[in-house]
Amino acid sequence: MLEVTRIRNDYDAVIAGLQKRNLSPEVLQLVDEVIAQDDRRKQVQAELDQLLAQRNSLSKEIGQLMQGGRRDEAESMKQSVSAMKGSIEIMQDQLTAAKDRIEAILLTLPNVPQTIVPAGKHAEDNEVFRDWAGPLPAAGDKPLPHWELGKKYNLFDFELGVKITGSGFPLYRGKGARLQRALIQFFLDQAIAAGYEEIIPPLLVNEDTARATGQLPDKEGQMYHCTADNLYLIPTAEVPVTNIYRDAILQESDFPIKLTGYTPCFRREAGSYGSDVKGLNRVHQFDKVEIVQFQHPDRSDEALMAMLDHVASLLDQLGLPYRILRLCGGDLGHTSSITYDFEVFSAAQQKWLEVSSVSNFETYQTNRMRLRFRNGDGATQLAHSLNGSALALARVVAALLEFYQTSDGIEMPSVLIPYTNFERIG
RNA sequence: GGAGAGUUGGCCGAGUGGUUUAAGGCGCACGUCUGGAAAGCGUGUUUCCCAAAAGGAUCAAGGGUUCGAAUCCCUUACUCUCCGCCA
Repeated sequence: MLEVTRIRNDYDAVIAGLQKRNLSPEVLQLVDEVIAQDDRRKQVQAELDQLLAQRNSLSKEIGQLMQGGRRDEAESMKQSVSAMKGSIEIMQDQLTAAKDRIEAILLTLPNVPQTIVPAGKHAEDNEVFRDWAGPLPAAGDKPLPHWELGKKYNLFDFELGVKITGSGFPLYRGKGARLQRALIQFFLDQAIAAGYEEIIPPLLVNEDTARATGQLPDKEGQMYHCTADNLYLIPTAEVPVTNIYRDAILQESDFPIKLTGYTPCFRREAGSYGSDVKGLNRVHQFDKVEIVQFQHPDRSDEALMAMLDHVASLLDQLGLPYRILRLCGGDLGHTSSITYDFEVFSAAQQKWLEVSSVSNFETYQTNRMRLRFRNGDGATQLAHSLNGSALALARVVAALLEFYQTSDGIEMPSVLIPYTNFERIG
């Protein structure tokens, strides 16, 4: 969440940034309410502290009187302290009310987009940051969509997924399963080579964890919830991996912290329909290798670019056509200050599929998580957090199968062969 | 799942209602000493709120009792031991 001090000190920039998100005037007015509520909070806090100080010193005197055996004086003093109770309680309630209101507003307010984020309402307003320079496969050139290839070569089975669980839970088999595992291993090895530490996190998280990275309360309906134990199935490894550093104070020398993790991801995707959910385009369970960084605020921009290069190199090595978009304010996620999406070209469907989203959250997540570091002055300061998919499997598999199909099989890109242990499917 | 014991600062650890303003130790930082270092000695060292001295909050979390709670009561979470179940 945003820091109140930033809203105060950088008011104009915060408003200007939030305006790029295409927010309603009502939401923008909440920024002013935060300041008003915070003024109120400070005032009430000061008055309450004074009362508490008074009570503390009187109570101490009572203790001394009691020990000195002057019980009558102690008794009358007790009564006067008791009389303060009512006002202390009222002030405490007011303080809690102000704090709760500030918290509620801050949860509503999204991150402030960076200055280079374009304004815009929808996905169409996203800026093409790096386009695919080469030619794209023409329509009909690669005729079969991945779901038909999957059926033809017995790589995955949606009907069995439905039988076992329900729609959106694909079952992979044979070379389909092996390709999946090969890609995971390849992506992890690449991340490790780039200096990331591998993590295998829990796949179920508690409420505190889901709140810290921002899934709660805003995206409650997107997660599978195990109510008996009040745990949530993770929608991305970002959630458990980022929370490793919840409520911590780092040294500057600890930076950069670079973590990677493979996990299955579970998303309810309520409200999705149509061609978007065909085949592997959008499923409830998919595999993903995530990269996460914690950085010094001065170096998070360059860290983001390095993450971009890392993801790009994965797609380059796989030989798939892709482009990079810089998301516009309206399409930017709630917690992000800037996001680049990677879209890989689906040759048979003739459309772009999102396979990675790389973001700098600056202090938005770390403020909620209380992840700080000790700066040169010895003071604590919020760290920056970043993450990205490297990569999301299901759609990469879809694009890969379609792109490398021939009339009688599917060729594996050479970089994958040491991992798959087969050169072609079919 | 059942029974019992626990949770105190970066770490260890004392603390059963009032000089606890959380003892003592380790670690760390600075100073002193030294040719330099170690040892010794001295000072400092949770985090958060407030512009800040002062002040306030903070002993797993939340609630309660009390003039006053690390300390007593209730609820929850977690850890350990034993029993049960189990890959």
